[in-house]
Amino acid sequence: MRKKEGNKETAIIEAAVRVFAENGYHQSKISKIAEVAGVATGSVYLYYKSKEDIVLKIFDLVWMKLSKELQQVVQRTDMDPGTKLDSIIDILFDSFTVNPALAIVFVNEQNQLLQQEKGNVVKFYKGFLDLAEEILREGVEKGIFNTNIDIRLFRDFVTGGLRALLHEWARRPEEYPLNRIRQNIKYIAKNGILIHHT
Amino acid sequence: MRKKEGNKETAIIEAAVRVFAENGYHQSKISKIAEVAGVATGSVYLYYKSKEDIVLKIFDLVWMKLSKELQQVVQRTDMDPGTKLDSIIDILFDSFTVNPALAIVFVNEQNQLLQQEKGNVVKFYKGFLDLAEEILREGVEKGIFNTNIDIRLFRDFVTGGLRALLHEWARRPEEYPLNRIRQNIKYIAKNGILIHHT
DNA sequence: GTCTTAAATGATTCACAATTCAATATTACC
DNA sequence: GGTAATATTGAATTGTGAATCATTTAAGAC
Repeated sequence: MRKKEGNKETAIIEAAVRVFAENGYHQSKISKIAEVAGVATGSVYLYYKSKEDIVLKIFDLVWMKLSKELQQVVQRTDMDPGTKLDSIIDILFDSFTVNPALAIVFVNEQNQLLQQEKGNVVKFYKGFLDLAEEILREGVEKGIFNTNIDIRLFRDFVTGGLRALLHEWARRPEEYPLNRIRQNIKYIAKNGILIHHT
Repeated sequence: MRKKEGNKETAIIEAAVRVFAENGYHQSKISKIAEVAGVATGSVYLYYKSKEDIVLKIFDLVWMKLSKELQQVVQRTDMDPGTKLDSIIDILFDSFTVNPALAIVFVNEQNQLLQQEKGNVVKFYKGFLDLAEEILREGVEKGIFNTNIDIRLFRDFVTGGLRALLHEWARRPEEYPLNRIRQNIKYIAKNGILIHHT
């Protein structure tokens, strides 16, 4: 019997990330993914049952890793909510630092998948939102966060801002140093743009 | 000779907005748009030369209106930068209040169009970003806005947050009253979540 | 009422790319 | 080095839905 050589399963996923990032899901052809992966078109179907299956796999991998790390942060009792907020931002950026193309796919295709309720994306995303909400609620209870602000709304706003910056960074990683982005987001989310005279 | 009856050109655009909002651009069939517009499939092609032509027309209409209104705000000399920031937010939300479906299409499909550089979307969007940047710069110069914050970054962050909230609102207009959203965004962008003891 | 001309129709055509599968190559084991 | 079992290939198939166009409908002119 013959053994599978190399790791085509992984090669295909990595190729797909690159191709999806460059052209978007719908404009990406399986034949192109196969070419980039160094594999015949038909071989893609030995590992994945459809094109959709590939994106879903990509999102599963990303979210699996993210949710595990995020879980650990929320549960810590030695961190104040402000620091937890910072940690979430760090986790997100760290996850994508090694692979900007993955960030682009993540940001660009997630809405489609959420809308179509395909795979586990909805479940994972809701989990993430709940977790963020929990941290914010904790901050309000401890009297650190502003009670005038609607928690859900703040959460959605910051999440949206994060996505946008992740995207910008991923498109031109050299131009926007990641550390500057992190620092700024953390500051803006907490203090806004106005100068506060204390 | 026969005259065009009703206004099928508009009916098709409006149908397309509804169908795109519900299913996303790629999942939307011309035949469905035609059905919703109360028109035969072939008739769509009397008014638009392709499916893509329809989305581009939708974005042209939206951006044309937006950019005109936004221009007027920036040019005013009787408004401080903080108020101008508020006005931008108002203009965006007001534009979509009457038509949540349009907001959904706007938020969901814009990235695709930007990436493919189709139509005028890139031009309009860049114009919008420049304009926002101008206001922020003005605020910094006048000593109202925080100099520690990277202007571009703040602009992208807030833009992303706005998009996210616009989307959330459009999906369930009853649940999130628009006025609450506006108030909160304005406050958050300026003050962040932390309580500031003055 | 008939004629001319443009508008409208929707079944048919066509293009594209996802998926399949018969043929071929590779490996392990004897 | 022969054979069985499995992996790989890429040309052929297939499904889908965008776009076309021969035909029908109807408005306005006379």
